[in-house]
Amino acid sequence: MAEHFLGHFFPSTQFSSDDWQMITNAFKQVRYAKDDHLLREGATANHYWFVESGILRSYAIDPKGHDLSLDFFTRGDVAIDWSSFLQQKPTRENIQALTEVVCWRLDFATFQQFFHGFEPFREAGRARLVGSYFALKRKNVSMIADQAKDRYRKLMVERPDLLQQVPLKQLASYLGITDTSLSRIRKEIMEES
Amino acid sequence: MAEHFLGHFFPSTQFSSDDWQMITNAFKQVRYAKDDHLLREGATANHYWFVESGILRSYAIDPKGHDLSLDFFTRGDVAIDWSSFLQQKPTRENIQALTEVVCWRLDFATFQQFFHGFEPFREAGRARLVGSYFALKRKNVSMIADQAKDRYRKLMVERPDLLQQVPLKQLASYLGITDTSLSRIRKEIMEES
DNA sequence: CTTGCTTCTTGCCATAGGACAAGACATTCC
DNA sequence: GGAATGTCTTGTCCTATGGCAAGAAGCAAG
Repeated sequence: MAEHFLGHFFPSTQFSSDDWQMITNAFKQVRYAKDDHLLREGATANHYWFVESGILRSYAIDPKGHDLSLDFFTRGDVAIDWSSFLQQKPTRENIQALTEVVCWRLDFATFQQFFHGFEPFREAGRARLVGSYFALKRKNVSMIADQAKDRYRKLMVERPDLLQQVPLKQLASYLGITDTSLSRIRKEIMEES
Repeated sequence: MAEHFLGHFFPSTQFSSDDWQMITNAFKQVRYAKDDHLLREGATANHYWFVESGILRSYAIDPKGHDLSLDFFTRGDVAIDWSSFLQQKPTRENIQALTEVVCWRLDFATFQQFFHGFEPFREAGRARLVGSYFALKRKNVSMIADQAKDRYRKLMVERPDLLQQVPLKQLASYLGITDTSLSRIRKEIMEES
């Protein structure tokens, strides 16, 4: 039991053996091929996914038709649209596999049952949501206070795993710039060293 | 009971009369004068505040020393730093009264007790947090997809209450621009009509 | 009334980053 | 292999917004 992949996500020691069994059994391992969509705009998110391996991306299409990367998910992250999932309303986002991906999936009804039924599950879930909120807030401040080059530098430090595997165009929209500008920024950083 | 101001924040009908009594008694009415601080950078948020009247602002000082407005709170909002409050860690933000303010304050320990003890309280709290998260996400997308003038126009529609009472400089940093640019944008919008 | 202090506007110039188009590679598919 | 497609770079020019400084206009204090 203790070796279950979900042990990375929940403090299994805080559950009774039976409860832990019930929880791990409720998650279903699922695999996706590159470019598969886990969630599409307009649908109501009925699941979330703990990521075991691979890279996922959430994105939206803005009014001018541009593809905007909203977030990336890698091993240990939870791929989720919090608003759509928790409010059970249609999403404006898409979640897509950028590589082959292995996840553990939970549906909303079971999530609710665990959330209200198990205090440690609840605390863990709330902590995840607050963590996402905090990360988003930091990104917001960075968008206002930092120049594009600095934002890219931070990404190099904080998410080096993304740099090699995600197309520049998708990274660029995440940073709030065009792929052209990102290309130039990369060149400048190269020349500095 | 049903007339208590907190009826705006919680579905009182979902609590027993006794529970509702206990909850409303736990909130304490507090008043602040213009420019008072409710929370200062470095402290750990031990309360949150439901706003009955007045305007509050949260802000941070960026590495270059600039004052960045993060959010504004008016009647019906909850003034809170979610990360600091829920994770009980030091905040990077400040919360300040921009006018005279009347709020209802709750401390963390009592919040935790209610959160784990009352399912409707829990759902309401989670919904608030998700709402904040969603608003922040929309702001993020707007920062990337919209020009400054469009962001200001949206603010005019969505938060008209702020326009007259908040100094332009504080609105400008919220929009991610300088007060100079905001002044020009306002002029352009004036001339369009 | 006068002296400040803050807020808002305006002018001039500088610059980060965008738009568009073309080329250089790399990858996949037949 | 060759064609098609997608990714990344680069050049030229353009525009939104910033930086700085000087007025103007409101408000507060002596």
